[in-house]
Parts: sequence; C-alpha cells; structure tokens
Amino acid sequence: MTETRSLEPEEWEFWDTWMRAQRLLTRELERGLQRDCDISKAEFSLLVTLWQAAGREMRVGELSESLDWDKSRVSHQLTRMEKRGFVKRTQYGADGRRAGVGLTAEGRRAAQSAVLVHGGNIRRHFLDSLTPEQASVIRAWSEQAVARLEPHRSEAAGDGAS
Amino acid sequence: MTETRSLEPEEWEFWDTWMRAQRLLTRELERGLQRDCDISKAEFSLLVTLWQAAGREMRVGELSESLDWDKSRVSHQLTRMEKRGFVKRTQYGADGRRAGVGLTAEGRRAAQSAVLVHGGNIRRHFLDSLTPEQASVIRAWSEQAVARLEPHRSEAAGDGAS
DNA sequence: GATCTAGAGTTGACGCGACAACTCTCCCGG
DNA sequence: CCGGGAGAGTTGTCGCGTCAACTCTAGATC
Repeated sequence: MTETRSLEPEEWEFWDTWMRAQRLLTRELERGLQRDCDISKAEFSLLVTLWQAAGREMRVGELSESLDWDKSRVSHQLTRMEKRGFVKRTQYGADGRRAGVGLTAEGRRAAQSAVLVHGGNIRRHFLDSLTPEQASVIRAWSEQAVARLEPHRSEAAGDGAS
Repeated sequence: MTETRSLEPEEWEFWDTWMRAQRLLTRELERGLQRDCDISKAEFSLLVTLWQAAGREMRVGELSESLDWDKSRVSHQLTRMEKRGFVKRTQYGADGRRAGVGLTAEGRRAAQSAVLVHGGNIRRHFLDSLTPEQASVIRAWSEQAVARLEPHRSEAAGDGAS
C-alpha cells in the first residue's frame, strides 16, 4: 500500500509552486532589508537575538542554540559583523578562548531600526496577504513541522528571528 | 488606520515559526538529497530542468528563465556541474559564445534516480504531513503569492523544480 | 601533578547565491 | 565600411552556509 512511489505531476507542481513562493517572498524581504537597512538576513537574525538579550553578553554556544545555527556559522558571521562594527567579542579568561559577544552602539542602532522596517515589510508582504483562515492553517502546519523536525528544544526557549 | 506599525510579539513568533519550519524542511530534504544521491538542491534543479527537455539542448537564457535564476548563477552552476560530468556545453558559432547545454549520460542517470529518491522524500517529509485542508490552503496561498510576486511569466511556462 | 578527554570556538575549504563588470557577437543606421 | 548599441554568456567578488579539522581550556582520572 504505502509503497512510497515518486510524485505525480500534480504533486510536483504543488511542491514547485510552494518552493517558488517561499523563495520569492524571502528574496523580496531580504532585498528590502538590504535596500532599506543595508543589512543581510543573517545579520538581522544575529542582531535581533543579541538585542533581545538586552545588554547581557551571550556566548557563541548560546547564539548557536538559539538560532539553530552551526557554531562555525555563528563564528564566521561574528567575524564579518565585527569587521562592520556591529558586535564585539570580549575575552574572558587570561588570554584564551571563552568569548562573550555583545552589540556595539552601532549594532544596537541598526537592530532597532531594522526591527521596525523589516517588521513593516513582513506585514506588507506576508501577514497582510493572508486570510484569517490561511493564517491559522499555516501557523498550525508550521508548529507541527517544527515540532516534528526539531526534536530537541522542548521547554521555554522560543525566540530567534530568522 | 493602516499605519503599518511594526509587529506584535505574537506576530513575530508566527513569522519566526514559519521561517523555522521552512528552513528545517528544506534542510532535511537537502541533506537527504546529498546523502542518498550525492547531489545538491541546485544541481537537482538544473538536472531536472534539462531532463524535462527530453534530450533537446537548452540555452543558458532558457534555463535562467525557467528556473528564475540569475543568468550568472546558471553559468556558475554549469561550470561546476561540467566539472562533475553532469552536463556539457556545446558551441554553436564558429568560435564564439552561443552555447547549448545538454545532459551527459551520467547526468541523465543522476537525474532519473534523484527524481525518484527526492520525490519520495518530499512525500514523506511534506505531503504526508499535510491534512487535505492544509494542503489546499497552502496550495492556494502559494499560487497567490507567486502570482503577486512574479509579475512576468503569464502564460504556458509552468515548470521548474526548485 | 601528568595525561586524557570532552567541550567551546576558530579556521579553512568549498559550493551556493547576488550583483556588477566585462566580452563577444550581431544588427542597425550612417 | 564603420561606429554604436542590444542581447547572450562569462568572470570576478563577496557574503552566506556546511562540513571537517584544528586549538585551547578545563575537568576527570590515574
């Protein structure tokens, strides 16, 4: 019965349309972010996560956990953003590893303005395009998908800002 | 009225969950493709598009149009895939530009098997997770979003394989 | 207290994706 | 015949994202 054969043309088309919609939407939003705030989606995510920490410094591992990014990705991104002056790494131990990560003043300014602008774009391009029924169905599917695909992350948490 | 203020926390969470679900799903599928077929999502898209041309050679511009990829992206991808032996560029004019693109035997083999395997993964991870209601709502939203965000592409067309 | 190991972070390499600049050909008007 | 522009492809550059390899520290074990 459930022999899992490949897809019917109609199913392929569904899949293709869905992927295309996602891609167009995220592309549009990312372009807006770049155009209006001169930051990338990755920068936005990191800025917001640190912003939500409200001044407290975060560890790389925390960021990695909270964003669900590979640690090396966080590290690379921090390096780029340190160059741009958005974040700083402050050393703990005498000389070695164990850095804490915090926003610079510049980073705080960028985060604050980006949240406003990007939030507006999300509303215009996504939220406003949904009927109430679509919103609730899509929300339900998303939660269900996250629960299924993200075994860990059981309690509290909930945040991030892809 | 429609003063487009930024988002409420609840709206941010919706957005975040949705993005997260998308990312988890595409990550899962891409890993499956890499694991089972040793090809990337980009390679898959290109292979399938050429596969559907059923032996006919395609122009770079055609691929670009059909996949909705930047022409330079197509060109870079072709260069990588030529190295892997999946595609070949055949020259037209005496010496200059104007290349046609076709699959190699290796490319055809890879395309065929990838369609089976990846199709099955899509069914398992996506289609099977949808109730009929969710499926129809999501399909409707996708079509609506594509229509809104993709002004061109009015007639015929329809295909691709993100 | 010397060694072993687990954890935290970094680095390097490489493919993907976007953008801008460049090349070449072809065609068009003079 | 020649200069100029439009269209097709390519190339370079840089940021994003993943994987594997490496470094350093701190704790555990003997």
